[in-house]
Amino acid sequence: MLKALRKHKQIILYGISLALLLFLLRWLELRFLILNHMQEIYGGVIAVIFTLLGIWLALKLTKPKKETIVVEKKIYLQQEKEFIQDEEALKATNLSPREMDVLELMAKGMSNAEIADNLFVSLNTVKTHSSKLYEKLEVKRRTQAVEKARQLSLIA
Amino acid sequence: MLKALRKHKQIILYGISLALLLFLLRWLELRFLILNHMQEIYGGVIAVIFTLLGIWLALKLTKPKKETIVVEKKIYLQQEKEFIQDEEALKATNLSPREMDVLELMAKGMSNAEIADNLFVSLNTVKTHSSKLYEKLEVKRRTQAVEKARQLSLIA
DNA sequence: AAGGGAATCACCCGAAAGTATGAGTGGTAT
DNA sequence: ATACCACTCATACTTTCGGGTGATTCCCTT
Repeated sequence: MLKALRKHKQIILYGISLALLLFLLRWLELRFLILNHMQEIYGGVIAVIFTLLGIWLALKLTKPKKETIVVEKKIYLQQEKEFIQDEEALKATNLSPREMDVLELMAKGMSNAEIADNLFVSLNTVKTHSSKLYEKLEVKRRTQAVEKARQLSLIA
Repeated sequence: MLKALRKHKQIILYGISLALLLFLLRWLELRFLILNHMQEIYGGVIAVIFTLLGIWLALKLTKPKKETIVVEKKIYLQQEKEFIQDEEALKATNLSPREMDVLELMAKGMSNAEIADNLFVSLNTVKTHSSKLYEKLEVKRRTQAVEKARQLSLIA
């Protein structure tokens, strides 16, 4: 009972206020009945009052309108980075495919002879390639070449 | 002019509808003047109608509440994650401090002579250390040593 | 058709790297 | 004390690397 009463408090209050207002107006009517244009004033006053009441009720009882604004929040997290070869850096170094082959095997710690075997070319060829790639990478030794290639993300 | 008119369209329409309603009610009043309780009915009708009008207005005119929803957007970035030396691996390899020194400089691409200068020891000493560390890492060449050390997280 | 770059290979030479062996010193653990 | 290990250095020798030069073939562009 009480619960329902509380639940419909708004409606009950509304009813009461309505009754009171009517009573008030009735009283006012009695006092100013002499006036000719009472009807219009009466109607206008009621209209204004109840319009305001309606607005107030609407604002009170309706759920606020929601407008969702999606804001993207960046979360920086480090990825288990699978190696991504830096294509741009590769172009910049101007290394030929064959030179890259040699460089990769070099990075695995292979000797020139081993690289030669692996690529099915002569030892001299490997030497030529390695010399060229040292120039292009602007280094003097294979260890430096590997180090630099790693920095440039040319190799893993 | 037109702009202002359009801007206040709601208000103008409201005014017109109010006037029309009053007119209608006035007409009704004339027709049912005979009835005793006309005033109450009249007031009630106006109250209800204008309450509804108020509610409608309120709903129409209220601006929606803005609600920001933060959406997390993942951004993967390959970060130079700070190197953590694997202490255990180091112990396992049984590398002496001096050998580690040599290994580190080796990884930077330095020649034995440069390493010797850097550590203030003779070239022969560097050779000795490097030979020893090759044994301990079970490799044959410096490039392999660097590669293996990197795998074991001994060096960055 | 000519030029240029990439890939292949060869030869030579010197430098660097790596192997083998030995040896002296200083600190530490048994 | 003495045995062990890390560190140091040396000499001698072998292997690998890297530079320099030149040549040939193939392919692509002009």
